[in-house]
Amino acid sequence: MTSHAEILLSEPTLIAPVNAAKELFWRKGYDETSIEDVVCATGMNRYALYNAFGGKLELFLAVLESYFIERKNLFLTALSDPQGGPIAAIREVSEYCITEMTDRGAGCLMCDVAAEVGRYDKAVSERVLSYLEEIRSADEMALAQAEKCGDLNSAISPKEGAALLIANMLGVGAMARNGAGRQELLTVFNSCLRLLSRQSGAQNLEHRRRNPKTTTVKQVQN
Amino acid sequence: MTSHAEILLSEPTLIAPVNAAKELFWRKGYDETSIEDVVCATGMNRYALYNAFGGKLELFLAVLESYFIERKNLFLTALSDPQGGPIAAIREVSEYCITEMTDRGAGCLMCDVAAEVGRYDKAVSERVLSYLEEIRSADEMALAQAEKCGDLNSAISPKEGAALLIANMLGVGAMARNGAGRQELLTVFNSCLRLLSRQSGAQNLEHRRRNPKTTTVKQVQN
DNA sequence: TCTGATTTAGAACGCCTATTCTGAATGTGC
DNA sequence: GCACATTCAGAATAGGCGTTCTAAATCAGA
Repeated sequence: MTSHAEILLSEPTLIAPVNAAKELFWRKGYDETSIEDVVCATGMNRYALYNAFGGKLELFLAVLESYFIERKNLFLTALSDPQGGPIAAIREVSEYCITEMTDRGAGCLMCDVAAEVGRYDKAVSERVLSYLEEIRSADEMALAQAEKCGDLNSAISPKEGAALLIANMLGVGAMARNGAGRQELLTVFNSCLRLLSRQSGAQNLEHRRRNPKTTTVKQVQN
Repeated sequence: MTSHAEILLSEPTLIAPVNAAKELFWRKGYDETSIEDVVCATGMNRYALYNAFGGKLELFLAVLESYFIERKNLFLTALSDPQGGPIAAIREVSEYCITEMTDRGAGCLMCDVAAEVGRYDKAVSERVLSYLEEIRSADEMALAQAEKCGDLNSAISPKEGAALLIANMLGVGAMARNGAGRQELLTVFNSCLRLLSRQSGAQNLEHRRRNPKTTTVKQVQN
């Protein structure tokens, strides 16, 4: 069951245009990105663009699928064979995502921009939920590994923890879209990960010692 | 320093129109809500509408300010004098917000719809961040109370915990916008609150006993 | 180089929406 | 009841956008 979007993505010459369009949609949103913008950014002829994709919506669907595949690969490769342990792998992947967000002053393309399109097209929001479920499931497997190693907070199951991580990431995205800084987002994410990790007095003390009065460490941004 | 929007809100005859417009913007977003929609929903004359507010953007700013005031009151009254303790107050307020979201299939008006407008108008996104900071600060005070009672997980400070709650709520909103169900959202929120609460073996055992294999409780929605 | 197909750039079209305009309807003070 | 201001409904305007059309330019093959 390969979708129209997936067929488009198998065409090598379309990879660059899709990536350029992705960048636009991600930064500006769906409505605010005009075909004119896409024509300029891709360098592709308007006529050729319509020939290749069909229209703006179909182009966005291709972009979405491409983003999804990319993101899925990122998560699966990092989480399936984590050298530094599953928690470290989650941190690594998530911090990468946060960087992507703050670089663009945007949230998650899949969730935020797609939610815009989901108003027209129910299939899009269903696709988004299935994507979230896949990522959540990958997180869950990582947390299950962590549980085996005794690295997971026993107050929570891998399944719940994974859902919490997803929500946290989406929340961080919403903050990014409204202009929150990288350091603030990292602090939020790290709090979440800390609570998910096995609680120990030593660990807590360690954290409190490093962050007296828990003021945020000021750091030069970008 | 009273803004134009605040002056508008002090006019009693404009309260109903603002609320009707709020409902529209919340459910449909800014771009997708036309002035025609507003005219129909408010029953207000188009000419009168422009006379009263100035234009679509100004109308939205008034809606935003109204939402902000409402939400702030909700949080401040619930959290400033919590009968069942601060954690319970946070739960109550948050579950109310989740209901608002799922009723509309939307997230947070302030963050999600305003982020759309924030692309045109930098002042809007700054307003959003200041709103988030006010709510976060209210949460922080509640968590500080909880800390005094020994109800806060010692691994986290009230400040960090408050930021985490905000991000969690925004994430839950993003899920709601994409069609996630009420029960799923409540589960995510409750996981977050559980981790924020003081950890005790008894408490964890209690949770695990109630939720064997931590399957989500199926419940009729809406 | 010539011919026929393909690709290009950009004009043209049709639709939608925010905003303004206009003449009719309604209200107000006397 | 009358003069006048206000309010109304809906038409008109202006601009933007996705999409399609067209005539010129380019390319491919012999």
